[in-house]
Amino acid sequence: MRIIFMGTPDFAVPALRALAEHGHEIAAVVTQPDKPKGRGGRMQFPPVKEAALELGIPVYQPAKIKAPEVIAQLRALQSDVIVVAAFGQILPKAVLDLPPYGCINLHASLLPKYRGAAPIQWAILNGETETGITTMQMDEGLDTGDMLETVTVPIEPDETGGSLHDKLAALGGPLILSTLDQAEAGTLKPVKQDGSRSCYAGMLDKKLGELDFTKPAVVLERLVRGLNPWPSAYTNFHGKILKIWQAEVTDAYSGEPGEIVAVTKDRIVVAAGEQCLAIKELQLEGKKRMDTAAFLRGVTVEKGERL
RNA sequence: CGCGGGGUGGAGCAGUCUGGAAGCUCGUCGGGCUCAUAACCCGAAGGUCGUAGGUUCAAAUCCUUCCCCCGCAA
Repeated sequence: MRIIFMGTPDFAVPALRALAEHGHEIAAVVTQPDKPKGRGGRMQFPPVKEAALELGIPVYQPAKIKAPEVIAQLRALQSDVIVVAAFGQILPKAVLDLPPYGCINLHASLLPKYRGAAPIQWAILNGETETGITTMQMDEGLDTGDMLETVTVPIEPDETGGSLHDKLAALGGPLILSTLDQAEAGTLKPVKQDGSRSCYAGMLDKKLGELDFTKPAVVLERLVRGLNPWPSAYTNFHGKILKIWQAEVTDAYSGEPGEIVAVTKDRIVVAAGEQCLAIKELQLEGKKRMDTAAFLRGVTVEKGERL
């Protein structure tokens, strides 16, 4: 099919590559404008743009997809379908109605749960045991369109936001190919979303990662996993930000929330609202990420200190 | 030129302000103790102190160049 692909971050790249490799004609890639990123604030291309350039596909980066001239450009491209994966802008009806096959979105959750911006991480934060990816026929709502196909993935006990993201992204390619094939063959069976079972997965922000030790250790541990590698769970230590990269729940000690109740060779154990959180891998502001054993070689941590 | 921290034996750090013999906690190797051990004791190896230049009798330490890593902000 002749496709316009809309997407921005890493998550969308495997889908784009899959489409390109399987003989679909990608008329254009639409992605978010370049933004200053990283130290020094240098401009950086969105991952999808990088991939598109590599594949020799024309790239459009409209600030507003709903601008009339942008819509005119899209119309002129005469695509059969628009494939959307984590694009980052809401498509207006004028765009949704443009191609014969409409707009098909690849979303990283088992809809109707976790509509919105950060479905992968929220599934972990909420302690789900499984999640997945869904293709859907887009409508004017936010991830409310009819579901087309689904792939389910278990969430492992040590799953991180990063590992789950990579798994789901990798599955995106095959799924979108399958959905397009079926769309062409007319064998899709759209399923309406049960709105009563829906929930939203809002954008992640840094504040979300601040560990509140009055909460149960189980919740904190999920936060550590779900927000790894970004934006990461953190607390404070000696006035500096201390990121927690890996931790586990333990019952072996007790104390006031936030109190360090034990320091072993390779663990710093902190009391939480329920149970304790044993820190296994961490990173002090300005320093590299390291396991707790290495950290303890250079820094003295006393039992009884607070985080 | 967005703000800031840092590059010291294999790991993590101290020492830098107030130049003057390379240190700490581990790890490694050898030996000892022990029923045994991630415990303890004794001993050893291992470092161009990121790079290049400058100041000095003398530079990890002061000045300048460049490279690299990281936190914040965006």
